[in-house]
Amino acid sequence: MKLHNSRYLSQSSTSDHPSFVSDHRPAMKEIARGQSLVTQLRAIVLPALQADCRSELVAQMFQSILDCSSKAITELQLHHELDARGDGALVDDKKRGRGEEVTTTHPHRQLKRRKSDDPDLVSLETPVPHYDGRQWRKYGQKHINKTKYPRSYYRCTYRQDQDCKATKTVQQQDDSTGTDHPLIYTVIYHGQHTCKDNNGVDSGTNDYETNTQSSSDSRSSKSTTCTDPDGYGTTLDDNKLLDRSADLITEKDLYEPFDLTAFGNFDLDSWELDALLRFGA
DNA sequence: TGCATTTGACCACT
DNA sequence: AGTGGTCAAATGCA
Repeated sequence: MKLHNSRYLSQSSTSDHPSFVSDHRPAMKEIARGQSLVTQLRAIVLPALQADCRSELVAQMFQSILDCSSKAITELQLHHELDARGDGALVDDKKRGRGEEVTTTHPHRQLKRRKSDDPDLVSLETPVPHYDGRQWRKYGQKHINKTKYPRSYYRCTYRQDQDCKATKTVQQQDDSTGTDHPLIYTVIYHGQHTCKDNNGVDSGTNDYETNTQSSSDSRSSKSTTCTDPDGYGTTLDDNKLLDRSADLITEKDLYEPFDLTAFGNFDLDSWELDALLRFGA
């Protein structure tokens, strides 16, 4: 899974940006690549440790690794932005000022094209686009120009209830055929989750429970979305998808939630590491 | 019947 | 004018 942020994306995709005092992108790219590998490894290891007393510890270790790399990226990003600041900031402000005053003839409609410099934009590439532990509802699908597969649009299930503005788009990459290589999806998150789950707990801290529940209910009122190999979004309740994936991973394995933010920060003490090693990995 | 998804249309942005 | 994001009616499913 490759993590990016909006500025990183926009800068890497355009050539008109002024040169940087120092370019942290290679380092960020490598860290992101490490995150991708760890996430994929976690998707393999954790299901195998189900009902094992070590599973929680292993999950926390994985999360600690991901937290470390996320912080590293954040730090690099901070320096990156400071270096790039100057006329770029002025341009951003101008754009922002223009973008704010969106007037529409239909007051109920809020059709506003996203800007590439959205500060809350996070992009990642992952074979498991639905493993973010959040609850999403699909609200659209569109074929994007020069892409083989359609892009699916999701918004937070709690958008209406709690006015959560988080959205995401999922698109299968053109070169991921699914025959020799795992399907790779580009997932782009927009906005921050401001919602809490039904228990009144921040959903980001209780994703494991909520997601497990939604995947077991045949038709729960809230569901976590995933994307099938054809790029058409379905829900975790979709048994057809389960059938198609059954030869690779078991149902429970496939839908085990892996939210990067699902576990709180966890500082591994040495005894815990020793215990894990003693148990044998 | 209620909820989630699908899909064509609308509209902002480039 | 083309593209992409969102809306909302239609549709499907349990």
